[in-house]
Amino acid sequence: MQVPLPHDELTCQVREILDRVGDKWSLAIVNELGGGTRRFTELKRAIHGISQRMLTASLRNLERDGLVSRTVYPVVPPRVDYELTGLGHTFLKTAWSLMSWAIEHAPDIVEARQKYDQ
Amino acid sequence: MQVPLPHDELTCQVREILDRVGDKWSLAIVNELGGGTRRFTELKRAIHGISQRMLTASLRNLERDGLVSRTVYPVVPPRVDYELTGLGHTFLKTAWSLMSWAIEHAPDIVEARQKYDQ
DNA sequence: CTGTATCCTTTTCGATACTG
DNA sequence: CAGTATCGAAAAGGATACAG
Repeated sequence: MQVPLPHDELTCQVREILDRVGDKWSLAIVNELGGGTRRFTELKRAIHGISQRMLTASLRNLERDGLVSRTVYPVVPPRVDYELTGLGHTFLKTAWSLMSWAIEHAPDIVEARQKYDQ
Repeated sequence: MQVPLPHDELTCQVREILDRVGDKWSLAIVNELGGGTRRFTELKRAIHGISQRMLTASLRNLERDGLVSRTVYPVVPPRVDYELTGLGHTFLKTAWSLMSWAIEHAPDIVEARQKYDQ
C-alpha cells in the first residue's frame, strides 16, 4: 500500500500542491467557503486568529490555484465576494475525509502522545 | 457543504493533527513506509532531499502520534526498523485520496496558475 | 470595507561536526 | 548505522500603520 509514483514526482508536484492547500489557513478558509459565498470581513470574523495579512495572502493563493473565485463589486464601500469554484468543491470534498479521519482518531493520537511523553 | 464543527474545535484539534501530518516530510515518510518496513538509511535514500535532522524529527513526531512504530535491534552496527502502525495505515489510506486529488487535478491547477499569472 | 506596506519576532530547516 | 548538537540562513507570520 503506497502511492505508485516515482518519488520525485510525488514530492515535486503533489507536495507542491498539498503544501499550498495544507498551509496554516487554507483549509479553514476553504471549509468556511464550503458554507457559501463569504465577504472578506466575514471570513476574517469566522476564522479565529487569522490576520488580515494572511487572509489576503491565502485567498490570493487559493484564487491563483483556481480553488476560489473573487468577485469585486464597484461600490462604495468596496464589496468583495469569495466563493469556491468547482475545483474548490472537489478539493473540499476530499479534504473532508482527512478532517473526518482526524476527528475520528483524535482520541487515539492524544492517547499515543500521552503514552509517549511519559 | 462544510464540516459541521465549532470553528475553534476544527482549528485547535483537527488542524493540530493535520499540521503534524501535513508538514514538509511526514506524508512522504508515511507513503514510503506504506511499502513496508524501512530502516533509517533506507528512508533517507528513498526520500530525496530530506536531511538527517528532519528525518529524525519527523519520525519522532510520527512515532509520538502513534502512526509509526520504531524497533531497535541491539546489534553492532545499530539497526532500527520503522513501520506503520494500524493507525498509520488508516491515515495513509485517507491521505491517498488527497494525493489522488492532487495528481488528478494537477493540470487544472497548473493551468489556473498560468492564467492568473498573466 | 478591503486591502497594501513595513517592521520585527518566531519558527523552520539545512549544513556541518560529532558520538555510541 | 543511527542518530545528536549547534549554528545560521531563510521563510512564515503577527502587529501596526496607512490607502483607495
